[in-house]
Amino acid sequence: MEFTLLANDRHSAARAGRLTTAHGPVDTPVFMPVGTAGTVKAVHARELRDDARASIILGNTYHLYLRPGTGVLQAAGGLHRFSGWQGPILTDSGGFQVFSLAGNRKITEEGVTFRSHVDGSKHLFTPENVMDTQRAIGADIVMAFDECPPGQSDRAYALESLGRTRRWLERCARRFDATGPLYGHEQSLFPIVQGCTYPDLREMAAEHAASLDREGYAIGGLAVGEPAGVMYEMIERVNRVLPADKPRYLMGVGTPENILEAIALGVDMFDCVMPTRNGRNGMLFTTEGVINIKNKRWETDFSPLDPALLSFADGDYSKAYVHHLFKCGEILGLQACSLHNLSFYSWLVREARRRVVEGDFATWKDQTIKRITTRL
RNA sequence: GGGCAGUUACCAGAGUGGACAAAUGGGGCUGACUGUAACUCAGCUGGCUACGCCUUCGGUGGUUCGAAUCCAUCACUGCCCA
Repeated sequence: MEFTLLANDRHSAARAGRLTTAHGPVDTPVFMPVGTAGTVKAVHARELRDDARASIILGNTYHLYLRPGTGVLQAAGGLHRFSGWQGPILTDSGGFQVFSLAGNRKITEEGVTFRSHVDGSKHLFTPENVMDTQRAIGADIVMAFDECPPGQSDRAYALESLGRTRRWLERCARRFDATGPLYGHEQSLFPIVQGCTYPDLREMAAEHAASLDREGYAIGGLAVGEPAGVMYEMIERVNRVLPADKPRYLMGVGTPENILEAIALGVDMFDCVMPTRNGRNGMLFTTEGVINIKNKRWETDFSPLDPALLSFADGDYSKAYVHHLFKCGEILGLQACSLHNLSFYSWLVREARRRVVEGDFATWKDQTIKRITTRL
């Protein structure tokens, strides 16, 4: 996997780059739609590619391990062939899921035992078996197995957790390097920088991750309840330490505003459930502002969802029509809003990239945030 | 013409003397959602000069300290018999 930097913004740490994977190129900054269980909910692979213009999507080790299981995935020839999505895929390690499942889990040095949300059965995730599972899934980018501690963790716990994440990372790297891809295409392992909201712990974690010399790095454990300003500070601290010539991935973030601010701080990759989940719940991000399509005021607004965007959902469907679909509980409403929001997120990062290249990113960013965060 | 049952908030439908502005569903309105156990969750849904007050349970008139609940009567609806 290669990462090429094409432009750096003069007034911020923003940059434009290109990541080349075995399944195709990814222009950065990039937003990666989340396809937890091997599908971006309510969106066809073809729509993802042609309408949402997604260049890479996420899968989740935790969910795919439980269903369909590595046996089926291996028999299918990996997740790409199984799902029909032929572009790049990144899989989350399941670290976040294991820790977001309240109770039912026990952390030891070896790994984490937990109960399946599907049937209550007991399982153990270790850095080693999580690497093996991600080999079986066959993602282009696989994530290290980390501990994602609660946002308000005290310093003592944050430090203890960070030590464990560090040792797990080293075990992930050893296992990953000792094994090879199962389907003939190259895979890359990204470490995850934790450290809660303690700047020195964040820096320490970033230094350790950087020392492993991998092909890209992730920042995890943010947007978990801390103020946005604190999150930005952590990102800035970490990005000062991470190597400039490798992609930086901010995990699970976030709102359109979060993404633009993080791009300004030098982040290249994002993922978030927000466009799809909020879309299914009727919240639309548009180039003019945020709308709740369920609100009565859209009942007779026959203008397109967002004429400035490119997917068929943006131009072919009116607000009134999608409002109607939601009122009736029609599946198409969920599809239209999911696709529309992905189209918006895709536009957002593509436009950011273009502005970095053209040199007016900073002013564009501030104007855009103001406009797109307006509540319509 | 006779008999029986019924009339409760936007709809359906509980409640059959005080704890009732009235259960529960649905609908409606408004929020929330950040590495997806999420087509989910939360609040509101008679009015107001709101930790209290005012007007409601088909209409009217009674009984009672007190009525959506009991009585009388009128109106309307449904089913059955002519």
